[in-house]
Amino acid sequence: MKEIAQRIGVSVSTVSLVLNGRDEGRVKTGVAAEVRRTAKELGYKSNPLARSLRTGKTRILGFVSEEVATTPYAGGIILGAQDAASRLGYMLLTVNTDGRANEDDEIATLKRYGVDGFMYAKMSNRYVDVPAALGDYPLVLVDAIDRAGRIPSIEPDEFRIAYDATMRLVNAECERIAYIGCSASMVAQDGRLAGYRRALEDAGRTFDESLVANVLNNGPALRAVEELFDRRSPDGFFCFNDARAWYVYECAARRGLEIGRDISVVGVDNHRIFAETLEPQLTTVELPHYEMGYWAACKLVSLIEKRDPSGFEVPDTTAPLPPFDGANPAKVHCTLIEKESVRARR
Amino acid sequence: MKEIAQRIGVSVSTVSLVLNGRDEGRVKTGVAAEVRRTAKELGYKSNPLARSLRTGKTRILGFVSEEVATTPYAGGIILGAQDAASRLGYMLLTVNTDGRANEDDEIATLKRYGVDGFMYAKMSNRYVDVPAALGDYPLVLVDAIDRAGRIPSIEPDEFRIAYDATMRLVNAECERIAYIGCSASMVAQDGRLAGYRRALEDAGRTFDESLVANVLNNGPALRAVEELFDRRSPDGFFCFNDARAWYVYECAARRGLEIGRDISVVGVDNHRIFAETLEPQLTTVELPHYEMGYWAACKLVSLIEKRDPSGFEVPDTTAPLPPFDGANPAKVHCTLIEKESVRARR
DNA sequence: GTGAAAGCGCTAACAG
DNA sequence: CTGTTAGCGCTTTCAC
Repeated sequence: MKEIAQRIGVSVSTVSLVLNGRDEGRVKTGVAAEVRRTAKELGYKSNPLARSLRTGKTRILGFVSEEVATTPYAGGIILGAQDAASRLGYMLLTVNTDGRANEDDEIATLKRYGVDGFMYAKMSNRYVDVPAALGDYPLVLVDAIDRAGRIPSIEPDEFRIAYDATMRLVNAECERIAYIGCSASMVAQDGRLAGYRRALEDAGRTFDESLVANVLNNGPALRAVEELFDRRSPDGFFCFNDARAWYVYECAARRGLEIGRDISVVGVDNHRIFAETLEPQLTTVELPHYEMGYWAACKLVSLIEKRDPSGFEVPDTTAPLPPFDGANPAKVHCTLIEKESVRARR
Repeated sequence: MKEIAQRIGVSVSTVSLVLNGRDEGRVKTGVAAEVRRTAKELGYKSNPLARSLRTGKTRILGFVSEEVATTPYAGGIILGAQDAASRLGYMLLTVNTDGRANEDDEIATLKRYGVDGFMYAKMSNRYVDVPAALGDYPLVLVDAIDRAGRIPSIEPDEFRIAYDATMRLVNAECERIAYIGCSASMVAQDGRLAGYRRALEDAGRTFDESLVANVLNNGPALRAVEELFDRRSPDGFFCFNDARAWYVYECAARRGLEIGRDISVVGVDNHRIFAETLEPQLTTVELPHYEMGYWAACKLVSLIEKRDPSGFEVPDTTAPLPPFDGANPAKVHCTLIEKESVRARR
């Protein structure tokens, strides 16, 4: 800045004004133009550190999450958050906490680096008590809801995931539509069971408990699905995730049933790789990790800058970004990706 | 700092000296102790921004990678790098680049934030041309090797992965050990095929091309494995990854063969979830993503501080961290995790 | 041993 | 409209 100022014989303050777009009606347009020109000429890049030191704002967002790596989900969320941050001129500083132990430490570190606000993501266990350390900062929760319901948060629309998937099977004229759920207690499980049930009712059918198998994994899961096959011979399956869809594929193979013809399967695509591996490929509902991350970062910036986020640039994603209308939690409506595991739609 | 100084009637310079551990023989030990005490009392935390502005060092490491989220691998690497950075008093600033487009932009942004060095990770396509923009910074490559061979880098020991897995099958007295590889050209594929071959030779067997099936995914992959079953009836399988192991499980199910008794299977665990889903659980070699990230961050810090990294604290990981002895690329020797898919070791 | 002073690059209040 | 000045929190000579 000093150099620019010297070159064209103005003061650094003027340069600062111009380069920050605060020159409207304060700096002669001629001078302003010249400043901008020389800035570009010299390849001037502002030093965010120095600026932050002065302004107290760093344009850095803290992203706190546990087990960033151990779940396949996290990556997508971070990616989305990063993209949004980048477009809005922010950076993302990510820390991961192993359970409770170092959480407060990590948050303290982020604070020392001067982050302007926090995103707090807990993978899958969704009702959280927000750490007190975050209380006095702008904050958005991702795939988590605080018990008090006061903090902006975003989550997948679990109900509609199941509703759409089940309706897809109804439309494929499946007679006995099973739900392969999760026997661990989770928000996702509850929402999806409800969506499954409602879709059946809307289709004029009655919910039948004996078509539901809530399972975990490995042998016991496989046997439970086997048992469901034998007992009820379902011809349609909505699966809690792709891992559970695999049990259906396995049972079908053993019975000589052809998927996409004899039985139809829709799953939620948690792990990606399954959809690529299974034959025939699995019709899935994509979980909106990227979208949640993107939304959360936008929301957080709007909080920090006290600015209306509805004007923010929106990415081109499979699931539409939910509106920033204050509804809390915001729910992302996910997209169903057609593959060959379901009979052609009527 | 000002406050501390005032409280005990010294100058900020003295406080700075003490708090940075540069007081040896320069500040009276009594004063030093008092400074430290009041610092703790006041809960003083240094402001990294201000320090960086002065020193030109930020203690921030830039982590550049493409498609951070689209592969399941990235998370582990970042986690490892983050842990190491955290222990060494650094932060990680992560950016992801979509192919070539914004790579230079993202790197420029990191530079503006004053990162002290870079880690550059490319998932799976491993021979890279390092972006010129990184040329003048401390740099470490992760799971990638530069063509010139001059930049420190780390990768899994692909050869030994395959060697150990194959040897495990030899020890289980498998007669016809097949390799289900990857038909796309990759460093990993070459290394593993070589390791498989060598293990067989060391066991006094001859490599037999007709026991190798290089496949991609879905139907074609499944049919290729079917064909291998029918043609050669292998009783041992080393699989390029867990997705490919699934084709073996599928074929076995269709033939009524029991895994862990009639046939034995070892796979590389790329996607984690498979090992949890398959029954019986898959014996895997874990890819050392965490370890690679950890090693790379340590190496980078040692470069930045021109300091010997061998004293760095080492994490408790399944695979041992390779030495910092200058061998390039460093190779991580991975660990085989026993599950039920292989007959008990003799 | 310790303190005064300069300065990292930038912004903001105020004076002109 | 523009320049002067002060200062963000810290480190680092250099003089005492």
